[in-house]
Amino acid sequence: MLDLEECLRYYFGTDSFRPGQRSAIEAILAGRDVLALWPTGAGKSLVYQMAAQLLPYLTLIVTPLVSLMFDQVRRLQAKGFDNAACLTSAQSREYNTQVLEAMRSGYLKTLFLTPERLNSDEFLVRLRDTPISLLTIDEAHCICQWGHDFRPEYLRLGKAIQVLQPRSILALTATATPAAQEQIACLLGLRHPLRLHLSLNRPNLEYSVKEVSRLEGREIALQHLYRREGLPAVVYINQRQECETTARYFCENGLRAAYYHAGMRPDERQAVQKSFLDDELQVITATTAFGMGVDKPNVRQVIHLTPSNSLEEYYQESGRAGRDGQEAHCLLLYSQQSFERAWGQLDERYPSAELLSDIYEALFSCTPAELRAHYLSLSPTSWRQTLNAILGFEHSNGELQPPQKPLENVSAYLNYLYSTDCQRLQAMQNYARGQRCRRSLLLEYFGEQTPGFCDKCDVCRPPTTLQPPDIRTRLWQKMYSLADSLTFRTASA
DNA sequence: CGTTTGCTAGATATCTAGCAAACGGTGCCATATT
Repeated sequence: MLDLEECLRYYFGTDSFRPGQRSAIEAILAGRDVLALWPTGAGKSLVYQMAAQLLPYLTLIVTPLVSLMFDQVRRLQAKGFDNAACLTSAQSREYNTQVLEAMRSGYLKTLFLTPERLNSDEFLVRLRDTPISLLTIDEAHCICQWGHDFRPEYLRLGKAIQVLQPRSILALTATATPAAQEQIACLLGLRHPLRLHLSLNRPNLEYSVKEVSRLEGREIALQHLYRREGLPAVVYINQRQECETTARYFCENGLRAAYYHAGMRPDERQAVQKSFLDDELQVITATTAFGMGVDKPNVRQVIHLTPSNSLEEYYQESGRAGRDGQEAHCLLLYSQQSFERAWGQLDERYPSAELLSDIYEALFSCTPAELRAHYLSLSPTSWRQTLNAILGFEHSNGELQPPQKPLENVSAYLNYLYSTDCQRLQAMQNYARGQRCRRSLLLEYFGEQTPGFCDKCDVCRPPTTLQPPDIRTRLWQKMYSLADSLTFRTASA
């Protein structure tokens, strides 16, 4: 019988497991599937890292981002594991071939890859004769969050699993409602998985919400940034342009701020992220592009200047505060119009019944590529979602491929997606406008039981009224900015 | 959804008023082009 504590010491130099880790590893070693719902920082990665070393064959880890893979491989190698690698398009073909060779020879124990690569025929053929001990899906909520429109390969993971026949499957996430957990289990084909749920509560986070008029939002955000222990901070906004102007506004008011979104060049993005991580920047204004895999421990505040589209996203984004366990604040600023706009945008994502039936009919005589030009009113994402719904997730853009399913089924599927989107946005709105304890509402959304109060949110403990942006505040900001420019000069001199 | 931006037409060569249109964000990978 394996002494797991002994192995833990041997491989990782730690003496004891954190809650859930031992059960997860034991289950995997016994060949069971595991669905783990663990909060940030609970030690998810140790589970597959250690299992990989103990299992006889290969461990595959499906990861949404290339940067996450590089990160993980680097960490493993730093710990002395040289039998870990990843496959990405960022590496040369030659290098990837070498990785595949190392995998076939049995030397490689841990291989990171994306869902796109896992599903590629080339890869599946190459792996046909390679036994797989464990398939891990990291950030498994991506299946529900991205699978239907943005990255459909997430919905096809189940097919790849049927081909690869891993001995066990481990799905890891920190954000899945009970319904999403079912969807994950079903799509991956988990067989009576061991469900390991840890509380998603983050006791050191304080939650609050304020309704503001559209224009005063950034001013209130600025006041909160100048609060004691308010920096460094992340400010989330749902538009690239707004990120840029807001970052400028913060700079003009004496803060070291920069913006971050997916429209920037990769090197710019990296530079901004790095200087934020290195505490050169105090504030980063960002779209949802920022955050996944960013492990900055000392973020003291996450402010949303626009609501997220779901509580899942809100929990993830706000949860980037206080990873060091120290006190941190999650603030949602919303205006009346911001939700109205969000509802409008939600509607725009889905074609009308009429438009859907037009597209459906046209696909009997046109290829999707030919058709696209006629339906430019649909955004690229909506177009992809619609096509996926009509033609299935494996259609090719180039060939004529008439719909197989009846229109009613397609429309029912899209209606289902639409209604779940509505429920998600409604939950976000209930969080913002509700008068219930914020923490309880969040945790109950993810299926947890709560006492209904927490003594650490604006509902349970109303804040002392904040000063209006008066002359004193402005003077205070000026002093800060002066002090900062002085320290800067001293530092560079 | 309501706000913002861009266009056009009108009185005068730059500005305004009025109206219509637009209005999102997340990333893989492969292939073609510098």
